Amino acid sequence: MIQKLLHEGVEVETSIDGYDAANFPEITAEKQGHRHPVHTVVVTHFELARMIERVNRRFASLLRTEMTKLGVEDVGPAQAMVLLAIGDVELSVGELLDRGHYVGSNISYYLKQLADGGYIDRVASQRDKRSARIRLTEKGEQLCANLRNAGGAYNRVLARDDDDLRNLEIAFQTLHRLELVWGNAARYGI
Amino acid sequence: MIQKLLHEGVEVETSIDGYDAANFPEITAEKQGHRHPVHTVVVTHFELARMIERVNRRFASLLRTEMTKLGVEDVGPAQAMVLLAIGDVELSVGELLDRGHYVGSNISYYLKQLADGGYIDRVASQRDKRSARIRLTEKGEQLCANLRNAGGAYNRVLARDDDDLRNLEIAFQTLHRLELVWGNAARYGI
DNA sequence: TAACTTACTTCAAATTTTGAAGTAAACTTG
DNA sequence: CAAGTTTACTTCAAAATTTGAAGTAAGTTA
Repeated sequence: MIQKLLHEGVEVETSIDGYDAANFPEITAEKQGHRHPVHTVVVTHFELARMIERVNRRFASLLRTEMTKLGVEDVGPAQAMVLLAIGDVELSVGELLDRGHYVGSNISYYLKQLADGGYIDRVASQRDKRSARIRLTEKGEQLCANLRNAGGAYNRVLARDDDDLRNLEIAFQTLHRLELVWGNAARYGI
Repeated sequence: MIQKLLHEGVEVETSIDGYDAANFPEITAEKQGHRHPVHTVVVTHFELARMIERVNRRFASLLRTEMTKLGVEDVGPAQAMVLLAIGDVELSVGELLDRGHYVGSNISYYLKQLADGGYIDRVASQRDKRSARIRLTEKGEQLCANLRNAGGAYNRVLARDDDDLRNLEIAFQTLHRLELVWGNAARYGI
């Protein structure tokens, strides 16, 4: 078996050239529950990035489908993500920016559409009249509730047992770490 | 402590309402190396989806920055991802579609730009003249190599020890699972 | 109170994605 | 083998998303 080490290759048994790793579905199935996988594979940040891109695409189209089913025509997946990001709290545009690492003008644009569609309310804060306070309207909450409801099925499939839960959590934390590393790098250089 | 159970909430100690989970950086730091985290948090697929969206955004802007540094002006982050997806093998457009769950017309569009920019070569397959064979040119390989090179620093930061590697791998596999679940759902309904 | 900063909005342009329609080659079937 | 079908991909226009520069109004500071 050819062992082609990557720059940062460590602990390689079944090696990959940086691209084929995406095609190892059997690992996913076989490894459930293992702590020390027999075939350790090096995952580079590019592979993760490509995976993240794919998964993101999938989720967006899932959202679109779900919304079509619900008969919602005036909200795209991106706006739906904004609604989900708002959730059931009242917050300012700035807080929302932090929640999703959005760009200001982008959120402004979406908020305008969502406000026009009646999904959110914006009220100027009394304290600071520059700051807009955002919250979901009844309609917006209903849409989120419907999405959440539809999402229940996925959660049941994804989180079948303790092991799944643990893995989901590790995935979440690891992504958070990627977020920090990539985010800081973007600001300060690595 | 208020315990607000989610639809699919299981094994909750420190509960969250589906939104605040994104703001637990201390967990990431504290848990490195723990197998059975003390504060188990339920991660729903929406939270993961939002995290994925954010991380994806971050990576795209990182790519953009990296490319600007390299002085590459005619390739956006999306096209760069396509180049990375092609890698060092020769493949057909169809295979490329599978690699990234792209939409055909989209890839066609990017391949045209990349071919115009001299980053890829397309040759019609002899076997099947409908099928285009794609591969990176010297220039394309150079760009990928540069990106990979720049990526080395991130890999070193992200994969410091065995625990990191394990977590990255679990994240990768879990994302792959999300990919399958969300993808199948999109095609066949859950 | 003048200058600066913050919080957000607007608008135009660029980029990315979608969807419908088209083309040519390969396959299938009567 | 001719006609119809499917596959593999391309093209084009329109829509959706994202960016970036410039603007506005309110708060802050010197």
